[in-house]
Amino acid sequence: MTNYQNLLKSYGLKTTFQRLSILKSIDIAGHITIDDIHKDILTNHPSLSLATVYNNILKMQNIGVVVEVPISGKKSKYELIKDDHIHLICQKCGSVVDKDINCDVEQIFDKISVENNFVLLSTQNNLYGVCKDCIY
Amino acid sequence: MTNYQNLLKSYGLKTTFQRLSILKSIDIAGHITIDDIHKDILTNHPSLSLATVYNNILKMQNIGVVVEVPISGKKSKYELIKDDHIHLICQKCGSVVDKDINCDVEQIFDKISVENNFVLLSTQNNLYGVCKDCIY
DNA sequence: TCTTTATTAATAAAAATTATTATCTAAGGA
DNA sequence: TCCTTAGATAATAATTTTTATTAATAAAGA
Ligand SMILES: [Mn+2]
Ligand SMILES: [Mn+2]
Ligand SMILES: [Zn+2]
Ligand SMILES: [Zn+2]
Repeated sequence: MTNYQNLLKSYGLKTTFQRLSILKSIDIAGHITIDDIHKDILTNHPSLSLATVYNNILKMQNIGVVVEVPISGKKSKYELIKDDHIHLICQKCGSVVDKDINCDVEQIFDKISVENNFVLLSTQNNLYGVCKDCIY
Repeated sequence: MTNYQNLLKSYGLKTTFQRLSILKSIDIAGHITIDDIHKDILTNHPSLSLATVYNNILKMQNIGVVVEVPISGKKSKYELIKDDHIHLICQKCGSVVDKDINCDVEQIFDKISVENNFVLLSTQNNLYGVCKDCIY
């Protein structure tokens, strides 16, 4: 993972064990809910407040380090900032897998945006279905 | 809008004023939150319970008439079922506009799914940015 | 080390969602 | 048209999720 300590500092956010733990938890999981971040960190830091996770996720969203991944019918998951990509979301087990987005797709999205005088900033591309481990 | 009365019936859901009002409200708005559906219907049906909106949205989601549109940083909106398409979502005013999805894009999504043994059922393609009315 | 200021934990408050239940109504049959 | 009945609604309570408050704490720089 990138140097998040410097990134936090550049936005005036102090480096705390809590923040680094949250980033580490997200990085390891790939995509994870607020609750699961909290549970994860609780194991070796039992006093972590859930509110602290909420607060910091919000702050780190605002500075662009963390991105919300809203998922139909489920609680949002969070990931570290990365280039636009595709999500394969399993409706059985809830897994979320990243896939590179094709250049052609990006061009088409750009074209649609231009046609509609829409200033495109980011995309979220969720493919819902059943993952290979859940077909039996 | 299609004949939702028959659709409800075919799934064993009784046709009620409340359900038809919800469907109509969604149809007219295009994309709308639970709260706004409730407020909308309240004007000429002041006794409508918010819980009734929640319950029915859930039931109509389950039978596939209504689809949740989760939006990063905001409350989900709901729309009537339609073919997969693209959303232009304005981060200033919150507007959501439908755009047809290009066949090429669909093919690429299919290809990615096949490559990953993923059974693709539906997609949600959110393009976040600033709409033409919000650039000044 | 000291000082300052942001951050945290703990808690309370608020907002959102779901559950419960008595009453009511849509739908089908007599 | 008038029952009958299963399912739906309204009202409310309960639960869950998220945000606000604040005293104590810890990071960062002097
Ligand atoms: Mn991702
Ligand atoms: Mn739509
Ligand atoms: Zn799965
Ligand atoms: Zn706008």
